[in-house]
Amino acid sequence: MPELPEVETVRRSLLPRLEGRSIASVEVRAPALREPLDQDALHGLAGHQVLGIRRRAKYLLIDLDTPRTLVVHLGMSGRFTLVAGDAPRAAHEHVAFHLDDGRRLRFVDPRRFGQVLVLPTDRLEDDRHFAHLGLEPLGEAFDGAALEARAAGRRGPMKAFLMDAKVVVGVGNIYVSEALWRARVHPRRSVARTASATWVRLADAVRSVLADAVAEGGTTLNDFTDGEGNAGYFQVSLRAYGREDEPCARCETPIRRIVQSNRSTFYCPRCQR
DNA sequence: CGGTGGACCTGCTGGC
DNA sequence: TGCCAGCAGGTCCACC
Repeated sequence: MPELPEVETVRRSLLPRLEGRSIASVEVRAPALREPLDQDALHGLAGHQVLGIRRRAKYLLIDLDTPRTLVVHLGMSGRFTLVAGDAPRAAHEHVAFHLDDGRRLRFVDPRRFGQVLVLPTDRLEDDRHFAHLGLEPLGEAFDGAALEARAAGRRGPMKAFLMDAKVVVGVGNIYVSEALWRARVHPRRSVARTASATWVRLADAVRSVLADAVAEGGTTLNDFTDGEGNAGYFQVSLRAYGREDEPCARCETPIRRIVQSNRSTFYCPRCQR
């Protein structure tokens, strides 16, 4: 479900509702997600107040009035939403934070690829989850030259390169197809020997597609919602992903689906080279 | 070191 | 109707 725009959408929707709220109690109902849940650390957040919410890559960082940060990753199927305190417990509701205003912030994740961690705030960058992450695509340091520099000496297809979180974070399987479509670059184009002008187009495309998707509240293909349960709208703007056999919006050639690294890729065989 | 392919987990859909 | 294969938005790790 969640790539950078969806995670940012959750962040923006939760921030005004959570800022200043305190966690009254925490329920942990599963022993593990991708990793074992640290029950003691999670229960230890009770009594603390939310100071802010940041995002790094696809991680939500919830800062509290304690030297620890609550870190949430939605994986493939995670949802992090506010509900009424007495709302019935959802299937796969693995962690629930009861707030001082009576509402409940819950983490639901059927596939359990997500993460709920408690980490020391002043050492987040050194934590193994963050230490090797690449550039933020909406940050100032991200541009064609930065991509080109990171591509030096590398090989392999462009799709895999743009999805490599050690290069640039936040770009998942939907938005990589969209960015390649915008940049008119074939997903199998080799990273090696790519011209500077192409890197500039790619960086611009990554940035613009992510920014546009954030502005539309993310992509709701199935069941993604923000922290208040609202669906996103960017799915109507998708030009490649999920559009196999539909005409390309530029040249009307049918969009093609291929498989790379066991994941679907969608592209226009005529205008992406 | 870098690239590739499989593993992790559950649920839904479409074809037979 | 029932069953099964295939697919799904992410990340990590073993293996070349």
